[in-house]
Amino acid sequence: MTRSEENYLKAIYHLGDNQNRPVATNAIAEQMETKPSSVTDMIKKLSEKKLVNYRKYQGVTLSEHGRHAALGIIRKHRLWEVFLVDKLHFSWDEVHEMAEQLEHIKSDKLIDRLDEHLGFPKYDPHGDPIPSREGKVNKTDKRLLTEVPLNTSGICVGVKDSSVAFLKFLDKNKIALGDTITVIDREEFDGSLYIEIDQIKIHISNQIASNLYIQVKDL
Amino acid sequence: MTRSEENYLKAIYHLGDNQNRPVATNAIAEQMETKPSSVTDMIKKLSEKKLVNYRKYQGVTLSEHGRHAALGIIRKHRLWEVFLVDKLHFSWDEVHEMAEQLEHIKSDKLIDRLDEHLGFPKYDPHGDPIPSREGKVNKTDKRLLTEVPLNTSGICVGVKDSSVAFLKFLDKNKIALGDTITVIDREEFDGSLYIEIDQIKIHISNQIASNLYIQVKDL
DNA sequence: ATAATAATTTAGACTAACCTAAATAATTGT
DNA sequence: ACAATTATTTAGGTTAGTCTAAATTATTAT
Repeated sequence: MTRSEENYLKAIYHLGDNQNRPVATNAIAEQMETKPSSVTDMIKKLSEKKLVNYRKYQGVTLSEHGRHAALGIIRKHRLWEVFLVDKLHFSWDEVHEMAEQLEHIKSDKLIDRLDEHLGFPKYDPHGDPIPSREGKVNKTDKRLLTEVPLNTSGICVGVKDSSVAFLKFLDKNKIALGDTITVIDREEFDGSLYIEIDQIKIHISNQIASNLYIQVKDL
Repeated sequence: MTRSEENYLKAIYHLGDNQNRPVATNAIAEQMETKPSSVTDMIKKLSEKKLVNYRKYQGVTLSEHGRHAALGIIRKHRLWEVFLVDKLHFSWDEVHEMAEQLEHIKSDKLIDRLDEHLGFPKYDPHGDPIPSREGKVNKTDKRLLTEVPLNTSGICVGVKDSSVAFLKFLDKNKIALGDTITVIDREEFDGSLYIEIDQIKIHISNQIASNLYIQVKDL
């Protein structure tokens, strides 16, 4: 499989919302920063290889085979991200580009050894689950702080807005990846939140809260 | 720079014997498992980019710029090899293919962090020197046991014949990568050698000795 | 229901990296 | 020295992945 084919499969997987909903040509084109006509070409190729199901004008879905392939790439991407953060001490917001390249390295043995070396992690640094070698993905409950009921707690696993300004704000307020956050109360007036981090209560605006992801613990 | 361009530069560097001797089109074609006409095409392209010096029918040499680029790739290749052997516990004879892929990952920051993570190694698992970020390469004295004067000692860094049979033989005789080997005496009759490994003297045939590389310590 | 708009596909073209076959230059043997 | 051989280059073609422009199908709004 070529690098480009792998990238298309990955895009289709993500756009299908990790489900298998049909994905539009234009959506793929936008995600991949390419033109719709190029997408059509590639879809035809993937369809001939039985990696996707395709009917003209109806969008695409991944075949079982294609889904498995997509999960393989995602597994590699996320394991490499763990490596970059845990072993090479990059921060979570600078690893994506590197992982985009590393995910295409072809060697099952390498990825298995890497998995072992990292201690078989279940989640990547952004809180997204790492698919198993067999293509199983843990469900995860990663949600914006604003979307969660009162008294919910979870681990801070990501940001929606990854601008430097926002990341600096978090730093200043001692909010970091991996912190356990509990939502104490919500201010009706402006939607701001009272939250607790490491036994310290702070008050954050709705704007901030709506850009912070926590992963709610699995039941 | 494309992956293919990088591979050509690397091939030219190696074929120029790490010196800057002109390299023949056919030699490159053989090394890269491609046709001479394809090589000519690529050489023209590299020449336009000022990465090589080229005059028709006269072979190519690397320009200063091209040499620097080639050393960059080799640096990455060898650092990844160290990673695979030291951290993921691969053996020295199974890392080459993976490193061939990893060497094309584009990120200076990544390679610097990797270097640091590995403790700034000076040699790869085969005893070849790792070029510095600035493109300096340590000279190294990697030689076959049969080519070395009596009483020379060095570290076992590689094999010429990497067949399974030979590797098994080494295992059985407790000869491993990293061992310090001293050549004690040479049998005139059959060219066999008496050598010392970890204070133990053993006797090996010329056939064995002529497939074992040691790296003589730099003066 | 149908005209206007949006999404998708088709047609034809381009580039990088390869190929084969033919032409040309360099080298070698006598 | 020059014929034969070998090395190299040129000419023209192929494939993967992209593009633009035009044609076609689907959706939306009145």
